[in-house]
Amino acid sequence: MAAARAGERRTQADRRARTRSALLESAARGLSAHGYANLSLERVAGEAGYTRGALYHQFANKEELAQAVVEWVGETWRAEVGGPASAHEDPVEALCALARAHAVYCRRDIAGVMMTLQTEFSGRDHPVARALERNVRPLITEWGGRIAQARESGALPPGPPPEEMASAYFGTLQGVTIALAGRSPHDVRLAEGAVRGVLGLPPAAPGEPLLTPPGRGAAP
Amino acid sequence: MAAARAGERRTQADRRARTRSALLESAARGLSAHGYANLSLERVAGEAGYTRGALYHQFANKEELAQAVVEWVGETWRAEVGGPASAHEDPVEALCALARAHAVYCRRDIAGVMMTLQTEFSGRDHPVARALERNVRPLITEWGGRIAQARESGALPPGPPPEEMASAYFGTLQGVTIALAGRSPHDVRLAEGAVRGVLGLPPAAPGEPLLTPPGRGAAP
DNA sequence: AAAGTAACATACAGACATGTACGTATGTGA
DNA sequence: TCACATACGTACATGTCTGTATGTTACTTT
Repeated sequence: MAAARAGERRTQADRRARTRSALLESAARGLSAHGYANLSLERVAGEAGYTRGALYHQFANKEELAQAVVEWVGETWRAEVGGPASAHEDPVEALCALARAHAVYCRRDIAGVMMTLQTEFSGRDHPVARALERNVRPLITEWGGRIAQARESGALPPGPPPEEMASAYFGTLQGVTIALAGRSPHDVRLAEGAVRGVLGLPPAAPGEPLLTPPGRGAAP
Repeated sequence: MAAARAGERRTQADRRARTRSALLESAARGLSAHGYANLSLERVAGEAGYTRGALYHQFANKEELAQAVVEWVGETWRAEVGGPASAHEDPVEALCALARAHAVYCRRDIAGVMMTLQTEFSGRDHPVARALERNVRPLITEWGGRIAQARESGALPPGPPPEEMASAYFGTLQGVTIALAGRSPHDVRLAEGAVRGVLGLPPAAPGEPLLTPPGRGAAP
């Protein structure tokens, strides 16, 4: 919210990095709340404590800013959700751990970025749409593969093609977590329940662990 | 797409009604695809075969057009999805029937309207946001009530407050159906699976009926 | 410490969309 | 058939946003 404190003498690179991340975070909040078209760069810069001049010094244009936000959110998601979940060997346990970690991840206000942009750019030919595709497509193939793997072992019942099922899986996950908006202690359990449902699994036993054992819950 | 055929002599009221519904349908498609902010009234009118003059003769402004679309979509949804599902006496069967009917309803391209507008206007004070609230709020209370009812009878396990659970239910439902984008034969089964999951129910038996018995599948 | 460069602010031009005023055509009632 | 109302098209005024050009402040280098 506040700009750089006056009086502290810092290096240029540090200065640049700080304002860049402040602008990115502000833009992420803005995109999550208002979408791309309604995103005013003046408000983005203002809420970060700068003006549009600073923004245009760091990013070539609005498109590039949005792409940078997508990449940034994608990286934090992979670090906090995708990576830890992938570490599970058992594919079913990995899919459930992913859902739980995603629910925790969505407790922040950045959560809506991907969903908002996806609905806004679905079916359009736009650089931001391609940035989304680059970040989402690998997930569909990776987790579609784990779904196929789980089916072969009999851990999952048969169903639609694995990639279609993966799409449904992520859609469901986004749907629950956005509806709950990260409020509550219930978000984790409900997210896991929903994805177990699409996958065709029975409800989890009530006494199961709530947080993914190998990964950390949420590291800022 | 095409405007009124020349040569046919029709009444004024008929003429008005036809262009109004053409504009509404075009606006619904536009909202579903591009959202509110990106919706160009010139394109809306153009795709309906008219100009902005006709649009402004029927609707006071962009806001009123969007509100009319929300009401229109809400009515068709209640007629094709909400009403038939409510007819089921058993609350659990009603909840599952709702999910199946919603999946069928979402096979049209109008499906994204509510979702798009909800994400675009969430947490904002705007006439369109209030129109959405008027159409969505009653659903939360009605189906929250059925959830509470099902819990009392032991048909549903305990969980978060009924209205929170209803929010999660609808969020999940929107998530799956939008991810599948009506492509399918699987959409119906996956939608039911997802909502059974959030509610804490086991998977449906494989031989169960796929379409809601009392309601019709999809009547235009 | 002074010159030079990077970070940021301010001022301006162009594009685009909404809303309005007004003109034209088509249907309606006496 | 003639006066009138309604449906629709066209032209313009206004505001807002992006993107660029230029000025000012903070840091770095010699």
